Amino acid sequence: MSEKPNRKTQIIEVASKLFFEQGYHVTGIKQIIEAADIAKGTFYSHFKSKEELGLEWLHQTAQKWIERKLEYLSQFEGDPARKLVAMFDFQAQGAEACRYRGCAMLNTLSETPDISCPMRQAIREYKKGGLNFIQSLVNECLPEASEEDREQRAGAIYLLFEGATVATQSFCKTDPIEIAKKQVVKILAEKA
Amino acid sequence: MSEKPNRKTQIIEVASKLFFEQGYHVTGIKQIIEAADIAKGTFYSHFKSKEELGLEWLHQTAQKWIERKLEYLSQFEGDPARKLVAMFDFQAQGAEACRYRGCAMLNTLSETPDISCPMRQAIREYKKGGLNFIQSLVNECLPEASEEDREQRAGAIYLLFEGATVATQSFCKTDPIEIAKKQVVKILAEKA
Amino acid sequence: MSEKPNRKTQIIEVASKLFFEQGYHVTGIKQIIEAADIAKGTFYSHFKSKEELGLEWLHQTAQKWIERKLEYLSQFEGDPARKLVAMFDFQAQGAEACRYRGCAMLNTLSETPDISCPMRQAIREYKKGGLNFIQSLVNECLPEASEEDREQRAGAIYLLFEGATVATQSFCKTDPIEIAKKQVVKILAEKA
Amino acid sequence: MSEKPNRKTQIIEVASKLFFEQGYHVTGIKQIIEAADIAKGTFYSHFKSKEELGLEWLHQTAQKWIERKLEYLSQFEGDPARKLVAMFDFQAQGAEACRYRGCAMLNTLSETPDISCPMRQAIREYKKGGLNFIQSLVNECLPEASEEDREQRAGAIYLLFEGATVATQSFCKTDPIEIAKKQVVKILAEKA
DNA sequence: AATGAATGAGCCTTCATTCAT
DNA sequence: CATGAATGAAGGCTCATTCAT
Repeated sequence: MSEKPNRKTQIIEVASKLFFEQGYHVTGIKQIIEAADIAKGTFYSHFKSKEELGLEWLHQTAQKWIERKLEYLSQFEGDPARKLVAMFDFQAQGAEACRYRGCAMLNTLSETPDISCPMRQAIREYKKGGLNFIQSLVNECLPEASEEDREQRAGAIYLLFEGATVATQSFCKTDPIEIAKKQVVKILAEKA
Repeated sequence: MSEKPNRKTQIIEVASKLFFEQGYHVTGIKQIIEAADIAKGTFYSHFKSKEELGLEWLHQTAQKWIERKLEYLSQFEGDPARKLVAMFDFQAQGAEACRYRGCAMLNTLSETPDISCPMRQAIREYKKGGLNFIQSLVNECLPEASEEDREQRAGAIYLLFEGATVATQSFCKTDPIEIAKKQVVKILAEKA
Repeated sequence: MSEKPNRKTQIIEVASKLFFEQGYHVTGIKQIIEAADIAKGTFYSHFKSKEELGLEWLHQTAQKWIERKLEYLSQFEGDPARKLVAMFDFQAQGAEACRYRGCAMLNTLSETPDISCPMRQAIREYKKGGLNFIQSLVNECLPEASEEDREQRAGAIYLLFEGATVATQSFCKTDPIEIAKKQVVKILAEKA
Repeated sequence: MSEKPNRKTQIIEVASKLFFEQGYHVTGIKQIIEAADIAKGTFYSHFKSKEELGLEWLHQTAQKWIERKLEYLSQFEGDPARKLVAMFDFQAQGAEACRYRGCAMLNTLSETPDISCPMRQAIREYKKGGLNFIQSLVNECLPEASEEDREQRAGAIYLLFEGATVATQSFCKTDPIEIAKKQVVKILAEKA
């Protein structure tokens, strides 16, 4: 029942912005506490390490994006094919909104070479969820297709999505998303 | 045309390994000079800043990968469609070899939020070259297709490639590359 | 006469272990409260400062060791010379039990340069008591000897005891205690 | 041939003073660099860690005290018994000069519970040397005595020395040294 | 070219203590 | 009594860069 948007939440919000905009490693605790206007000790009474904050950030970011995506797609309830295409519109909006900073998850993936660290696991989990989501929509679209076929299509759509994310970030324009979107339409229209 | 594998080259080689394996920001000058067994001043007599080294690294990495790719694909000379598919085999090899550390360019893209900094430009340039390369192969494959169609196909293949890169890195397995490869075959087989 | 082994007692017990094993300065309040499983505020409701706890620790440690020593020596009731020798057996037992961590008092002496701080006074008091104890045993042993002579013997035995403590700690073996013990026998056997 | 009392030497000198007067753990790098009037980075270009400095300090302190002791005792060349007694005069001088701060080695012993850390090893080495020195003097004094007897006497003298060190520190007066000195005379006069 | 000492802001984290609840 | 958030100085250490040699 706690209503108060407590200090911890505030720290995470401040850090989220900085981590995303600047990168995880390049953002120091000092900058975070100054932006949050708290003392250093206060930070460490809420998080036992920078990594714990990073993890929290990834978890909350994941949840936030999933919610936003679902909300955006809710306007196409009952039309899974339309949803699959709409995902790319949603992506384009986000890309421009953040001025081509890309995906927090993929960016952090790049910053964490240790494949078994907690942050990597969180990223993997999130991405697996994204793939599963696409898979379920594809399954809805093509209930008659073979599982193998559906996995190929879902996989390809997922890759187009990821590709569009990084290409948009690379080129600072949303053209790749348009390409991806068109391709998704084709993929869904393919004959078995 | 300089023959002597001079100090500068050696520094770049050492730094390349560290930048790629660990990340750009996380790798310090101290670590580089220790690995290269040179003094700090020596480093700065060759590079005026860490960023200059980073830039050089990106340039050389770009060149190296382009050469390797071309060499790998040379076995399929005269068969552009085969080449397009083979690019993914080449990718799979690299992914495993570097233990899923991904693409140096995309990783560095994540670490450089400033979209107009020199390193970002180098990355953009490299990626543009990659897309162009695919485009020219697609053009060879489908000389009769419309330009618009060829751009869509090349673009999609490019996005599948990028998507496969980051998905492979995310999941630490090459399955996504297989998916991408199969999709490329389909794309090239599509009717106009 | 308080019966309940209250919170305060528990804190002191936990702190005693840590202070002794690790050292006074190196042991933080955080570690103590975590080991005691209490909140920070709880700690400060029982002790107004770390130093107060340190003082309490020294007092209780003093009392504990005095009690243990007396209990150990009680088996030789009526034989003061035997007691003086037995003190070194008692010392050897303790040295091995704490894996050559030495004497809490002397260790803390080293950590408190300010010769007039309360903790130093507590240590001084304890050590004075130790010397007095030896003196009284020596007096019992040699009632006929001059006071000067008895003081010299007691003092020497005391120094041998302290020396054996730190030498045992230095070398991580109890050999010095054996040397000291033999010397004590000689000292008690000396002719006036 | 380097004459310049370089920065490193200066840092060690400053740190030696602080480590001895205040204790090793309680003395921070910040205090050292401020006292030495250098930048933090400068410190770390000379020492790779605080522990390395601590080790250097112990080594140099050991050497310094050995030299001073030998020099002091050189006035009694040819009279080993006199030397053994003079050691305690030397000790008394030192004790007063440092205002009963005790022995840097024993103090640091108290601060380093880890019996296998480098600093502990340095302390052990130094103390072993001290004992050996006494042993050789005793051997000179009593060439006819059995080895066992000489070891007992040397050991006892060593323990009296250590005991006098810590007792003087405990009580802030040199009386214990007088006691020890008298006892040494007795020990050397004992019949086999 | 090459050296490595020097800089000082910054890194992440812990310190002992206070205080409102 | 008990809680744990808040403080900010300090902990040991690294950063990229400069510069005199």
